[in-house]
Parts: sequence; C-alpha cells; structure tokens
Amino acid sequence: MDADGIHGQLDTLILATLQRGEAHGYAIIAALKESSGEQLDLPSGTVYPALRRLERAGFVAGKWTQASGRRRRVYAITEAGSAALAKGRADWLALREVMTAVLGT
Amino acid sequence: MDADGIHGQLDTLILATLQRGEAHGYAIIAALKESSGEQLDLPSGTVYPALRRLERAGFVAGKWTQASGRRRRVYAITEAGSAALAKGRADWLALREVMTAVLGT
DNA sequence: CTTGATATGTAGCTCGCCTACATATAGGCT
DNA sequence: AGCCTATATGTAGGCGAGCTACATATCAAG
Repeated sequence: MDADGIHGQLDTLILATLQRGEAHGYAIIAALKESSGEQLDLPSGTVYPALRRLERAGFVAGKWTQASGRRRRVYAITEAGSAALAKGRADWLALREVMTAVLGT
Repeated sequence: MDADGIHGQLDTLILATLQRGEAHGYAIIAALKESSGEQLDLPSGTVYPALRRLERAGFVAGKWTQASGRRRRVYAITEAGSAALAKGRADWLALREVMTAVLGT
C-alpha cells in the first residue's frame, strides 16, 4: 500500500511505532514496512514532514545522533504523544465500528 | 462521531448506502445514522457536496422528484459506482489489516 | 403564526498528504 | 578509481477532501 491509502492514520501509525522504542525516520519507514507484513511502503516525503509536525506538536522529541559517519535524527514519543496515540487508537476503533456496521463486513 | 472522524471513507459510506436502494441526501444522512447505530451524524455541508462530486465522477445518477410539495434529488448508484464501491471496500479492508497489524489490536 | 422537521445547497477556508526534487555518506563491485 | 546501491534527511509546490457557517424553501404541529 502506498501513502494515499492510509487516510489520516499516518500520525497514529508513526506514534504506535515509536511507542515500541525510539527510532529515526528511515528506521520508522522500515519498521512500518515490516510490522505491516510488507504492505506499507511510505515515501520519505510523507514521513519526514510528519515527524516534524509531530515534534512541533510536542508528541515526539528529536535529537541528533551519529552512527558510522551518518547523522540521524532519533525520535522518542513523549507523554503528550502517548495521550495522542491513545486518542488516535480510540478514534480508529470508532471508525472501524462504523465502517463494519455500514459495510456489513 | 462527527464528520472529521471518517478520514476519506465518506464516498465509500455513501455508495454503500445507495447500493441498498436509491435515496436522496437527507435520507442518506438518516440512513447512515441508523445503520451506524446512531454513531454517525454527518452535516449536510459534507454530504451534499460529496453527492455532487460523485455525480460528476459518474458514480451516482441524480434525478429530481416531488414528495408532498418538497423537491428531492434522488440518487441511484451506477455501474461505475458499484465498481468504485468495490474498490473502496477493498481499500478499506487493506487499511484495516495494516492498522490491525501495526496497532496490534 | 411561529417553531421544528424536512430538504438542498454555496462560499471560503484549512490542512493532510502527494510528487518530485535535492543533498550527502558508506560500502560493495568491477 | 569509478560507479551503483543502500542509508539518511529534507524542501517546494500543489491538490483536493471535508469543515464551518450561512442561505433558502416547504410542510406539519402546536
């Protein structure tokens, strides 16, 4: 699945990934690909701006690190981010209920 | 749930409702409220423009009718609309799989 | 004779996400 | 030495969905 199929769930997906442990952007993309069973393959142009939005919102905290010459910006989820994830998860479950009821699936 | 929780599934919800039979805008809003177990309450400013978009796209066909003095625009799903609904349903199921896998729910 | 339900629609706006591009280092292959 | 791929981060410009608020009209009930 490419990025236009996630329909507003991008932040929730990223926060859910970060709750398993801090990670940098490239690793988040790889983790989402892996945890989705190779179904999700998000472009960097989608994920990096999202991380900056989340950082501005106070949901993640970023810090620069160095790994074998390559600079990395490693993000960790904050308390506010955990709360946002909880809300995102609840919103998702509500949507799932409605879609299930209407589609009859 | 208000309209900002449906995240790109509006067209699919409307098409799914119309596949049970033709209906006018106001009835579609009521039907979605009913079939979702009173969870969905969409504002007219969301549904009516969506119906016009769907009509422009050829997914629904509208015709004016009269019922006890009130004019109604009754919409019926087209063949192209059925195909779009099938795709919308498939896209939704794919998203649901990914979300379930990543959220672990 | 006013209020609420029925019924449709527009104007203006915000924001999420996409596409395409730009940049840089490390490691392996030839 | 030179090239390609993987790793890694980011910007510019743009589109379109759906929201908020508003405007309009008829019918039924109190």
